[in-house]
Amino acid sequence: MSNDCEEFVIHPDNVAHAKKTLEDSNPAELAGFFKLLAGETRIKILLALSEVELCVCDISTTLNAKQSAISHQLRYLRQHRLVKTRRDGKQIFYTLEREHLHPILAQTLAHMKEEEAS
Amino acid sequence: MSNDCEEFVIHPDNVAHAKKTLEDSNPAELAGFFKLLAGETRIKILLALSEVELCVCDISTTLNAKQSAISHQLRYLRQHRLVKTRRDGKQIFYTLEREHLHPILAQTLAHMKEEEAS
DNA sequence: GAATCATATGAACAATCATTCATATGTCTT
DNA sequence: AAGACATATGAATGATTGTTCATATGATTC
Repeated sequence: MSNDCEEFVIHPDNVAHAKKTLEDSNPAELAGFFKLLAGETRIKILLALSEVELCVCDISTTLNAKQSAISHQLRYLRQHRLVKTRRDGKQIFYTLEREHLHPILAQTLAHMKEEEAS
Repeated sequence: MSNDCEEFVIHPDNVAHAKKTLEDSNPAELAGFFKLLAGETRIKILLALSEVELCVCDISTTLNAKQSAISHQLRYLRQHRLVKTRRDGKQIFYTLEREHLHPILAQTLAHMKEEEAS
């Protein structure tokens, strides 16, 4: 009946090692970062912005999506410092925030570009 | 009343360029991959496995989580070829599937290790 | 300053995802 | 072959996330 392996350490050395690895890293932060990239709309926005500056309207045209859906996702990306804005009259232009660009994202975009070239 | 920028192309060149970038990449696949890494439990499992082999029981001890929660997530990771299994008697050992390991994940794990070292 | 355009935002709803509980499967031991 | 153990799985529930609609804000033009 007791289906309880949770109270016994089965392979103490490996468990200890794994626990240490976990403690030394920050899974919540990592997962949070990947969550940003895990939405198709958000990834599309980032890809669209990877080489040009676009206003909200351009983005929703490009992705063929509702303006408000885009706007909500842009807010999310903005809050996490993946994109930044510049106002020009009525329009607001978005660009990648390259200084803050996480190496993983930079690599992803670079990687795409390579494939494109081949 | 017409709040419709969707019918007009505001900055045709940039939109055209962005559309091409999107077409040349695979946002759905990319997002799918990041989704795998976007769950805290899954990231923890991958980190835990980054240096040692563990059985299911060890993993749930390490993460202090229910066996069945772990098992469900392991199935997901298995289906996407991020981990592989080896049976030894009653126990099933999991390891990272290093051959298939996506460069992004490899880099992430390597990056963690570096930070740990410093 | 009223109308119009571009973007942002709040609330509601829908869809997706993770975890739980109960139980099934497969292996070992006696 | 019966009992115990390790893992897997299905169905239900709960939590999180994305999109929509309606409307607000801020800037421009007449």
